[in-house]
Amino acid sequence: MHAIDFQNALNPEQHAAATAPDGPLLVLAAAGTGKTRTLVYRVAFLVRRGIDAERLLLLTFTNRAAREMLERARELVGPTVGGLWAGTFHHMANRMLRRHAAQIGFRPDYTILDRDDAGSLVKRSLTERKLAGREFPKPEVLIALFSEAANRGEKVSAAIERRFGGLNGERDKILDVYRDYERAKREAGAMDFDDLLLHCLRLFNERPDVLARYQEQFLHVLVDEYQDTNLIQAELVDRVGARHRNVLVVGDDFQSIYSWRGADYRNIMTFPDRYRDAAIHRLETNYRSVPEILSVANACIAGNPRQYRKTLRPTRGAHRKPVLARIRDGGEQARFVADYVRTLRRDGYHYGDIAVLYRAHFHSMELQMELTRHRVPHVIVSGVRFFEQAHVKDVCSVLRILARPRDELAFARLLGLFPGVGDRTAQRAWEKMGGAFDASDREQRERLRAMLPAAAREQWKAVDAVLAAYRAEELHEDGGEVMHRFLKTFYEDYARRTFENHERRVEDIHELILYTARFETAEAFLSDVALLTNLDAEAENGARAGTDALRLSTVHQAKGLEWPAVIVIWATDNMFPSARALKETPDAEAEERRLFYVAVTRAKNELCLCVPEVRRTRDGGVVFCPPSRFVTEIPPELLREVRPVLI
DNA sequence: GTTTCGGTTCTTTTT
DNA sequence: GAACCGAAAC
Repeated sequence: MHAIDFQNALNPEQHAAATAPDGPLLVLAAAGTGKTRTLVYRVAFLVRRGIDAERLLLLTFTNRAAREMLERARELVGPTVGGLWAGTFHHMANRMLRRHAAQIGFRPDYTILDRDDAGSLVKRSLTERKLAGREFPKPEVLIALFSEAANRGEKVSAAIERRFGGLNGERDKILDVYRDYERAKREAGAMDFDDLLLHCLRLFNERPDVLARYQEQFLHVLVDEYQDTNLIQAELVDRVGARHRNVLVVGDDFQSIYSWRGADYRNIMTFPDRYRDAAIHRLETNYRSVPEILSVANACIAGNPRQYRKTLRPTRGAHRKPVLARIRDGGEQARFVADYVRTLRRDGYHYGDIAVLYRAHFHSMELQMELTRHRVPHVIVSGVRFFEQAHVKDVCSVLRILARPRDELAFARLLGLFPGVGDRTAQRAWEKMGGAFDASDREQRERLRAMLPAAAREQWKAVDAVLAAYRAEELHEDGGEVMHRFLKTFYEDYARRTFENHERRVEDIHELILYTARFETAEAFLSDVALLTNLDAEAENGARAGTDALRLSTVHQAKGLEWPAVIVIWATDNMFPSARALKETPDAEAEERRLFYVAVTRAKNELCLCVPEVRRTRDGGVVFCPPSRFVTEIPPELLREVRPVLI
């Protein structure tokens, strides 16, 4: 076991935080100051002090962050860190709940509903109550509303009040739908994302013995991106850490950009009040960006109220000022970006060194077309997540119904693939099956087949064989094989008939099958599948790592990443800040500004802000766009203004 | 009564 | 590209 040289590997700020004595710790880590490094070294420090890795709980905001930290910790300390509990809050909750489900009235194989699933349950209620369409809020809006209430720990009725205010007639109807939704979940033995956290907290409250066990186990709790935790998550941390009180939270209130999903940056602001003896460490030495970029970053965040004072201190040498490009419209912006990328490449940058960031996915449409025209290699970090695509969910539904006979959503999805079968038929079949479908029961499969329209009955044969094999050949340890057979006997043809781009979709499914290999059983895969967001991140490490491509991404998805050159497009009011977001809450402007700050601080050497003057609408009209308030707030002398002349 | 199909419209952010 | 709506087809 080699020694780790903490002194030399860390600067004094980082060193102090990583090797701090026990007790609560608040680490305020500004952008690019080595936050992850500090956290990883903290883990190494604790393990080296002889603490068993299993007694550390490391909570991160994304799967990506968890993976990255584990990898880096393993490099540093060796395989002993393998036993570390590391993951998102939802993962932790899921892991505990699978173990203790029975103690709070769930079966251990409960289903996790993703957004789509939750939406279809709500939609069902709306249809039954004849509330669909009309003036009534759409399923997604209602789901968001319920979720908001859950994450803020408020009553749904209060959330309705806050969001819809006066609509008193609708209030009761929305509450009815909410109750339907809750009942549907209970009957299906399912949880949505928020339930994972809520039930975990409930488990802690109702079963002090269970809580005590985890409190004892986790000698240290470390939380990354603490500014993005919501009320429930903060409470989970407080509860689990209550015994040993070695709670270390790392965060940057400047980078709190998830309040729309219940994140409450007051958690980080009030941490010293809740932990009176907390030691506060500040990381302000920035290793990422040139001083000119940091000046812009410091200037643009200065306008925000109520924040910890932090100033990014540069370590790098002077370079050149960021560019402010004044452009006529979106088309010209696209041509300018293509042009600017060419310039950067002449300066020695590769495509992979450059990212184009924007507020919302649709802001990049024109640019995508332009880049494709000019054959500029680019990768879009898409809004559509891998596991939410129709074909992926279709294939997963077979596995779901096999492993979980009571999974009605999976049942309905699978049946819906057959000709002449829609919602209605599926629902009736489910009722006839008596609320559970045991695919290993030959007779039940026969009864189901008999119920289908003639055309469907013919195609069902192929699937019937797959269903039968699951039990007969003990495929529960090989979910990939089940999906593979389903693909070969049925879904490949189905995809060819249904999707224009069926080749790509079938490729996706092959990738999915490969992915299942890392799970011991089909059940283990299913237990995690709803919590996985995209395989893209995985694929990137492998397949795409070799290709040199420009990266297009939303600012949210760029969080925690960095590039030598960053181009921000549509830096205009209405677009960034998003007019829509500003309408929602009075605090939205501050959050949009933080988002802008996140965008700016992704850049290492080159930063370019694009400000088009007009936006062309679909009907050929022209809308004038004032420059983003976040751009006009920056002292002009910090920027190099250009008005590109493009042919 | 259901399903399917074709046309239309809109697109913030995500565990 | 997907979600919605209305109309045609089964």
